[in-house]
Amino acid sequence: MFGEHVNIAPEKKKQIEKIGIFFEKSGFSPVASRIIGLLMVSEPPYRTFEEIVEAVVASKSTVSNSLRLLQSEGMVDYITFPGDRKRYFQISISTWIGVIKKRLEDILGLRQIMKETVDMRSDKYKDFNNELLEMADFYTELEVGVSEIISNWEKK
Amino acid sequence: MFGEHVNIAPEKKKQIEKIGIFFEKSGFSPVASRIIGLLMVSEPPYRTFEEIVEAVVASKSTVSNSLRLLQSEGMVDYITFPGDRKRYFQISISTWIGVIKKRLEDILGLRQIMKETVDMRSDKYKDFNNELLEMADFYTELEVGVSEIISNWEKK
DNA sequence: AAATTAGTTCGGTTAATTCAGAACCAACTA
DNA sequence: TAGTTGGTTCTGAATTAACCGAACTAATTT
Repeated sequence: MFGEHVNIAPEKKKQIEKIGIFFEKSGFSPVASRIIGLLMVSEPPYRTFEEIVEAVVASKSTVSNSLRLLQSEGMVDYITFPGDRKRYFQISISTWIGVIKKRLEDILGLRQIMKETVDMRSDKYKDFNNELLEMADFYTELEVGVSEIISNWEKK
Repeated sequence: MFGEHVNIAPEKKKQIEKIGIFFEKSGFSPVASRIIGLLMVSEPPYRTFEEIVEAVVASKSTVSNSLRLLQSEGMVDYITFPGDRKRYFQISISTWIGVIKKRLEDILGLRQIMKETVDMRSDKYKDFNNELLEMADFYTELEVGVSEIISNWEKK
């Protein structure tokens, strides 16, 4: 087959960069972040390896490694079509909620750490201990609230 | 005055590293993260610049820059004592909730980006658009729930 | 006024991350 | 079976981030 060309509208290119910056801030590499962006704005919402290489302007190796990472994190997966060897990569909405969950859990992990820390401290500086405990309580409330929201959502 | 020595119990040192790793994962540098750890386990819960330098085993410049960063983020502040030129740095529990708030808001910022993205898309791939919208809705619910929890907490 | 203390600021070094190129492999095609 | 396609893996180069040392400043002490 001959090489089709991906043509992305300028405002979509901008959006890819915007989405990219968001995900860079949350720890993904620039190229991985742009891939997420591309797959979000893309019509159709799935793209071949080649198309991704072209659209994000990176080398095959970088795209390959980035896709591997994104798949392992559950952000991206791929579909195939009969009689077509290519993989069509797409963002994986179904597992996305798990990604959010993990990120929230990471934040909330501080609760446990704080409790441990207070246990280690003497009662010499009670005010500070109480402040730490209060913060831990706040985290507990957050955790309860958030997991309620998530489980409600999952019932749908 | 002559140099007192900070002596930190081994299990507290371990806890400093543990807290450190947590904050590294959320984007702070290793030294900045360890400073947070130190100030959490420390008795008293405030430390001088010198003590911090010694305890985290880093150079004055690194500690100075890290403290500046931590103060600008609202994680750390300092108190002073009359007749004492030193600053006593401590973690700033009162502004901590603002820090959490900001981090959650950062996560939830994706909601807006997703809505924009859907607006950009044609109605050619409705399933995908709907999935994006559903995710945005989930983010909305999270946002509502979380801000409720925070405002309840702030009433205390 | 000289010395000390409590930090800050400025360059340079080192380490880690990100990426590209080339060689490679496995599946399919002529 | 030789060539092409759709990727992967490895090595090294370039970029970026983290850190240190030294020189500096401003306040205090001698």
